[in-house]
Amino acid sequence: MEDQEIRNAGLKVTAPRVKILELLENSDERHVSAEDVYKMLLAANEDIGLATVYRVLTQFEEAGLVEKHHFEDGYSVFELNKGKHHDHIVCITCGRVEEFVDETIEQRQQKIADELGFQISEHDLVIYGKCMDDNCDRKG
Amino acid sequence: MEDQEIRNAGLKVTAPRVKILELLENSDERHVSAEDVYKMLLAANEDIGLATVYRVLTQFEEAGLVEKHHFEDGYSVFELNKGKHHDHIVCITCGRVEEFVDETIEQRQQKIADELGFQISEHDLVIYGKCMDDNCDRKG
DNA sequence: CCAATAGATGAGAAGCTTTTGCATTCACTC
DNA sequence: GAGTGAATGCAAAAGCTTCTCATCTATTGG
Ligand SMILES: [Mn+2]
Ligand SMILES: [Mn+2]
Ligand SMILES: [Zn+2]
Ligand SMILES: [Zn+2]
Repeated sequence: MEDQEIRNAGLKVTAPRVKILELLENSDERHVSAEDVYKMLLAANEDIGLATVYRVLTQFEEAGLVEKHHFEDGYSVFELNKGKHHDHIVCITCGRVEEFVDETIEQRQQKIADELGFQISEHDLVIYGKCMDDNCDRKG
Repeated sequence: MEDQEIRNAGLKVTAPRVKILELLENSDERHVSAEDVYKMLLAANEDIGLATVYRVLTQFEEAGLVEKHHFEDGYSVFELNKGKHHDHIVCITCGRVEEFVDETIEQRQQKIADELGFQISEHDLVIYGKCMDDNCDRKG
């Protein structure tokens, strides 16, 4: 299970790491902040410090288990790396996050980078807008 | 000159605001951080506090004189609003920033938002890569 | 199974960018 | 020119993230 993924990442199999990975795998929310993770751990009566949450998430990111994004809000959000690249659209009212992939956009970016003489290492595309979810206005 | 732009923004014409606006208009670097602006002011022997720089840039942004971006680095960068939307490609080695516009990408984003039921308010697309500038490796 | 050790952890301090509180100063109106 | 609400500088504080350090633990190999 999680143990092997952690070991493969060159990390010791410790309770915090296992719990955090489990949590990411089972959470309803794919996109969570370090604080979110910390609070979920508290709610689950796990005695894990916030510093450890940050450390572990960073290590997971370095190991490619997790991806980190900046949805302009002043903090980072993490999600399990599911192998295939995607971009995000975020509701400015309720915070809902949807994912999408658009091959045309990907190709165009490559073209632009070529023309400007850049070798792409990564990119961030986030669309912000208001969603039509039924309880959009009711959420935080 | 600048005075009128400031007045039109509903702000009093004060030395800090005029200096900052001049600086943004004359700087070689289009994309500058608050700290950059502050240092430039210091270099020009202007006695303006960093808090004021932040306040003024924020007011300029609210007035539409300036745009604020987050090139993932932990701080914000500002640029004079030149009216037409564009996206950015940033060199991860030397920090050079190039601008581009791609109608196809813009349209595709609209399509995606439509399909997912979002009304776009804005978007951020930043491509990161290594540039082929002659002194790319020599810069900070 | 145990001892040795490199690595991991929690708590709090510290770091960085950005914001805020407040006393003082200033721009604009009459 | 006086009056007033806005603007400023400084220092303090906030908010997120990282670091320090003393303590603890997973792993290894004897
Ligand atoms: Mn995602
Ligand atoms: Mn720009
Ligand atoms: Zn919504
Ligand atoms: Zn470069």
